[in-house]
Amino acid sequence: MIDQLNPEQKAAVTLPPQHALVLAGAGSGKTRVLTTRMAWLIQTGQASPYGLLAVTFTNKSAREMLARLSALLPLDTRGMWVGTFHGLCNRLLRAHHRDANLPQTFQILDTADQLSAIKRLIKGAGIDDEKYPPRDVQRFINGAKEEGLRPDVVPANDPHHRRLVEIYSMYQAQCEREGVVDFPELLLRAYELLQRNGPVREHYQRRFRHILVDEFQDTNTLQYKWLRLLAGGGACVFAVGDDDQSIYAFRGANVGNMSEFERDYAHGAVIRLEQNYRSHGHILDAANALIAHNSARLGKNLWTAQGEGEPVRVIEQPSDLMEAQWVVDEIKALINDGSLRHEIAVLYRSNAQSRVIEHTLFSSGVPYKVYGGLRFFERQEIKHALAYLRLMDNPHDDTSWLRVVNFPTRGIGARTLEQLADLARERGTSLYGAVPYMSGKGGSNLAKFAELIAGMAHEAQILSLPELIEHVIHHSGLRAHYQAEKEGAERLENLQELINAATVFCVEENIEGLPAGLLIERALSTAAVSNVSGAGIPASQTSGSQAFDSQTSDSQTPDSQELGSQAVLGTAAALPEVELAMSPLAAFLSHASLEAGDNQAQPGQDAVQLMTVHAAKGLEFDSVFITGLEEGLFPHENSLLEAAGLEEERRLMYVAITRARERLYLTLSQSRMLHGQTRYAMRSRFLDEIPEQHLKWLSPREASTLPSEAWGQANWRRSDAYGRPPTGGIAPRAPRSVTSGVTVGDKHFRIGQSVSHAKFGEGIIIGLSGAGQDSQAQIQFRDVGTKTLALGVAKLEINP
DNA sequence: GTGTCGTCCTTTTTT
DNA sequence: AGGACGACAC
Repeated sequence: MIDQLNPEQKAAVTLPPQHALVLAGAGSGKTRVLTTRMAWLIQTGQASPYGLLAVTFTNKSAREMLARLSALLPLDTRGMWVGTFHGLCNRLLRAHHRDANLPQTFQILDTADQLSAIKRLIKGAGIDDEKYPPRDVQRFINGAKEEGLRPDVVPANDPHHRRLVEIYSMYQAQCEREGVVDFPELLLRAYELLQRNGPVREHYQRRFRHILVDEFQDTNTLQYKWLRLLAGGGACVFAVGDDDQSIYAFRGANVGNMSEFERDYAHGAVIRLEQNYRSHGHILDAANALIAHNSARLGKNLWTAQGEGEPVRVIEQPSDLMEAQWVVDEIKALINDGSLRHEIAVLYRSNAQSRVIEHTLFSSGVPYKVYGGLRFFERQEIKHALAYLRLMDNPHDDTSWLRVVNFPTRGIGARTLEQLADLARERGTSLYGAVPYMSGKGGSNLAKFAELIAGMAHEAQILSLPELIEHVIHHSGLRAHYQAEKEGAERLENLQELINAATVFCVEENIEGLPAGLLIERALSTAAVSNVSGAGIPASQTSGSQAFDSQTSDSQTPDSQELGSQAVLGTAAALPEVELAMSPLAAFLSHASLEAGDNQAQPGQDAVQLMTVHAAKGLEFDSVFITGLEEGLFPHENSLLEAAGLEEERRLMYVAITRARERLYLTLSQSRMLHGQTRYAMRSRFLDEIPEQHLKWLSPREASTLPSEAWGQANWRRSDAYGRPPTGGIAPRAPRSVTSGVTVGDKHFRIGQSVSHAKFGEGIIIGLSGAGQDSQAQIQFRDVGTKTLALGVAKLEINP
């Protein structure tokens, strides 16, 4: 198992029980080390499979971890706590829903559901949505939750923030009332459960002796606190990550957690995995040189035993169209030479860039696949069907209610729903709860809808999950609706696919044929706890006051799939713990929320792979094209506002480069259609941060890069136009000519042009967009920073 | 209740 | 440019 590991990998895998931070560079065998560590702990008897907790960010990597683990050891991985942060927290909350003060059937709002819940709240409370845009409110609430902050402790020092906190508080009350939980709430609730409930906390602290974390650099503050709490009983934390690949700060990830770890888990080991098994020398050296420009690093230098390989190709084209055409021509040549299509990836910084590449690939007849679109469970028709299913489980879920109460249309208009909402507010009930108080035609239509839901809920006690979904699609009228619609064929197919997904789900969960609404309890042995610590906690304590409804207790077929764990551990006196007490329907709904469907690239498809750089993280390809290497695009202009932004962009570029095994192409364009305007930009500073010896320019350099060789490479690399050294930040560098520009009146403006402004003084044009009177220029002034000026308005002098 | 027109926005994204 | 969403009219 460990024979094929290099010394550092082996050291990490066989570390004695203690905390460890593994700094695993790109392509250094990170996942392999993590899974082998788990297998080694189990095989050497240091841990039982049920005494391990392994946590990741995506379902895909959780699945991969389990798959690799079962390949290493003959092991029944079911019942093991390996999953995403959200998945594991969901599991925890289901098992202890009473202690967590949640209804048994609590449902999970995905990002879109949450947004619509917030919109509804804002409308209902008469809050000005201009002043408090739902998106901002959502960001505020989630940001607070991800810091572990409830409304009563969120700092708010101005009226605007105090109002936001109020809205947060109202939103929270609404979620409680409706029995729904958003994504960050899953984590926060689970954290609070462990924090406040001593028996539950101690139970899990004793149980999990080893906690393994993947992609540790992506953890947010709350996840870090959650891990610390869980490890508080003396568990060993094995955290694997790469600070250089931290690219999710914008959604709350805190790279600082890595240095925090070194402080909080003192005496832990720090192991660096620096041998890269993926990329050829030039590619790796380019990545190393680039990332060396970042200041806040834990430090790491990747090396490879493979040869230098090919230099990195760089090409500049006059337009984005020609850039795309060049990429496609090169792809065709690669395929001609025997490359596999799915071993070729085209990466870009932002999704908007994919269009022109897609178009060009399409015209050339090259099969391709774009990643990052709408996912299966996010499709309109699927969300509609799921809303019906949710209502069966919990008719008080107003979000789902409003989604389908009039879809397909059944004569329930806005007016009626307003009345219903008023009644519900007066009586403090859900919309469903207010239906009996409605009168008139609207009222009877609503009553019919309520009956429809109740009837479906009744069927749930009889039909299996796939049968139930079939029933719902038919009796809700969804099928008829989409059959009548011109473009409905694909939606009908997706609905059919939903039934298939449910069938597969039931097989995987071993609940085929059971009524969808039947509550199933599964006991999971707590033997792992007793085994290690010698002391378990009585189930009556751990599962708190969970006296399950009488209908659920006796009438069940006890699920015995976990019995195997007892055999493995040889402990007969296992204390039963309620692992899950939910129906196939509820389980499927959780599954749908937590796993919205595959969006990530899968190998094996014979198509060129198109995706953003973010989406490419964790993947690798023989040949990689990184496109749009222009200032303002990559690094993205929005990132330049904060100092940390540029470093994150650089890490992003680092991730992009290290995706390539054998061939790497960097492409850029002098002009680009963006937001309906032609924009001109300078080449990305990242190109200048890669040493010349690793690059091979395919376009004539004089066309783009240097006004003349007289500047001298060393010269412009070391100083900007004003002779200041490039100290990072956004200092301009030497101007260089481009073939095109913008003409306004009698003046022609080009990138790199030196200009003077009466008020701002002397500056250099670093970006141009638009044409004629409407065009704008980004100008880096010597004294007052970067400004964007309308060329038709600003009086600019062109300096000689 | 449905269709059409205007307005707005546009970095990256998992759960 | 292009898509998404909301307001307004039939």
